[in-house]
Amino acid sequence: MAARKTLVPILSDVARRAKVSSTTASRVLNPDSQHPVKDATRQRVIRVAASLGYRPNPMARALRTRQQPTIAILVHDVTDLYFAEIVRGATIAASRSGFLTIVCSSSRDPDTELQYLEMLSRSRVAGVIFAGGGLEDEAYKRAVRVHAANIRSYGGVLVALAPRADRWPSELSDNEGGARLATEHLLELGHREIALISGPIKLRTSYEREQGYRAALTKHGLKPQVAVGEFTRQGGARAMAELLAKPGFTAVFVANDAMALGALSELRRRGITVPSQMSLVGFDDVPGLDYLHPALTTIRVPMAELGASGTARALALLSGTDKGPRVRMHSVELVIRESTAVPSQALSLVAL
Amino acid sequence: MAARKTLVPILSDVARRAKVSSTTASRVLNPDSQHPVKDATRQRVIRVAASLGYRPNPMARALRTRQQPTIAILVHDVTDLYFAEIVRGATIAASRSGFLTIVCSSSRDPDTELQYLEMLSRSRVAGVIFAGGGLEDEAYKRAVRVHAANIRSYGGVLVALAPRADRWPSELSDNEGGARLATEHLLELGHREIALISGPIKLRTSYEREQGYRAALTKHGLKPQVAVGEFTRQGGARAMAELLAKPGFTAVFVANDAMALGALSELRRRGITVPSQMSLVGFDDVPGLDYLHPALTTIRVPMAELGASGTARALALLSGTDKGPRVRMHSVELVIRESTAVPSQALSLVAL
DNA sequence: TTGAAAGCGCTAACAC
DNA sequence: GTGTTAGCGCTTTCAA
Repeated sequence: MAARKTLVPILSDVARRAKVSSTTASRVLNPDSQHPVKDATRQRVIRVAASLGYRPNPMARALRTRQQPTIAILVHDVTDLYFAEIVRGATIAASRSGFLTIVCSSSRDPDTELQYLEMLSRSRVAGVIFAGGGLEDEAYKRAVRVHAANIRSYGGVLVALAPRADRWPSELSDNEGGARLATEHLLELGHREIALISGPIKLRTSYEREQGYRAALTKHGLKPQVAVGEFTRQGGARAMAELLAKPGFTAVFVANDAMALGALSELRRRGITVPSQMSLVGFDDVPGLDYLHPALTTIRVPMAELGASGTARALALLSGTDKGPRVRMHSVELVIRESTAVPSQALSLVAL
Repeated sequence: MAARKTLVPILSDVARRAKVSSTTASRVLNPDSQHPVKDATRQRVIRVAASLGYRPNPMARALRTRQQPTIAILVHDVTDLYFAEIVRGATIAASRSGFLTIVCSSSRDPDTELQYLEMLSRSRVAGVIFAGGGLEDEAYKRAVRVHAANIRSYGGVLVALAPRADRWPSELSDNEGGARLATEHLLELGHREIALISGPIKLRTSYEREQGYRAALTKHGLKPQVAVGEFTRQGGARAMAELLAKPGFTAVFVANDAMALGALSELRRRGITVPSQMSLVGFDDVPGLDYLHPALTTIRVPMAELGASGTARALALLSGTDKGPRVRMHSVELVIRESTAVPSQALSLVAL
């Protein structure tokens, strides 16, 4: 009895007891195997495997197939509800297929993101989902391309959930359309002086949302007024303060909800009431906005759906069953709550 | 030239060029190896490895050592800022040591949590961090124990960041002390009728926070009044409504911030102003509370620190360098903001 | 201080 | 349909 130390059954144990070769056992037990096996044999192997409580060793499999059954998701910040929702959607979908999800939060630092990419490609994760938008920066883009090539070289797949210069399979939300929707909502209420609090300048997502805003204003011959936040609460508060230094506007379109929260608190700090003195529209519809006072009008992005689609896409790509367009667009919608109203002429003329 | 298909250098490439055996190369390049190697040899190997851009294959290593360089973190809900912060702290600490972090969010469903544990033990992650508290339920506890034994059997380690019946290495925050702090703050302001919105009944964390509340009240000969939420915003709103059916109290201690947000919105919905008509204290100090109106008084739990300590603990356990006590307590503190004030006698007597 | 040899558990070629 | 053989890239005895 030259027994192995460990008590857990391995493939050869199953094979021996089922009186087949390991190969055949593998062919039966490996869901990816296409190889034909006689039904009687198949049943026998399955029965033995079950009785032994056999479970394949993912590490051995990974070494052989050069790929881990894990999906990684790269986010700018896990504590941003937008990304947290995406992560939730992605992990649920992954675990349904037996994949574990590695979450990498770059804290909005491109170098950290790049380091994570390095780790990920080294550990040969099967798929990498880029949840956050890409930077418009040559050095950054080049570095990402190198890592992407590495990942592809071992059969790994890449999916983007936000606009990136690289033409990857993508599940995107309509940033420009959403921004237009938000701006037009304010326009319809009668606002004419509408400011924008935009995201980080180099980010594609910011650019697209700003485009939507500008397009809507231009159509009505109105002038834009822009301050830049960082897609963070603090950034939103700062940008609001900056805008307020040159008052005159009666509404603000804020390019994400986190910044809208910051903007809201800055307005409150100054005693400017929303929506009677100032209208505010956010973007994303992160959970909890309806618990706010005033509840925030915003553009709903299907975040969890985006995450789940990202995973589904990666898995389809891996199994070679991905059909259809490279870029899939997820539509967004306007959710009107309490932070927008018709402009109060009187108040808007008063110096704020 | 019977070259391998892949271009990436492997250990034997380094060994050959450095004119040593793979064994020696491994001993030099593997940070865990204690084996002595002559300094000249060591330098040579290191130089060759660097020039080749050699990177060890984690999968081969994992197969051999029976362990993956990954830490898993089990949370109740990634979209709860409390857990998101912990995840952030944990992943940053892990990546510093070259570990990737797998995030498993159970959506507060014990069965889902158990399924994740199964997946994790099967893939032999090096460490599992339980961020959420354990359930007081025999079947659940038994199932967890089985998985825990499995994980330990291959050398994996377990760490708890919230109270669990199992006596695992833990990094805990002082739930009972914090609850006492919160309740005493209300007492000092002059409140005498203080209600509690508690978390899920079977959760240890809920129990401990409730104990602190009861202890503080009992010391003053006051009677508790409790409604149960689910540690969620919705649950908090519901519990608040429930309490309001039997008014008379002037302050509420809410056992976590998510529920406090819900409670706050329910109060606002009914036109009850905070803090003039009702004082509110939360627990956790999740980011963003200072942007609320009124900004929430709460108990600060060092969430990111907890996550980082959890990872550090797991890594220390893995390397056998863990010294000191099994349970480490992280202190909490009261953060007074705007949601608490002296009770307005007049208003408290009015039927709400 | 170094190296040879033997796998970790699985799957891919290739033959039959 | 099934089996044989040969590794994936690393670490670990064991012997020198």
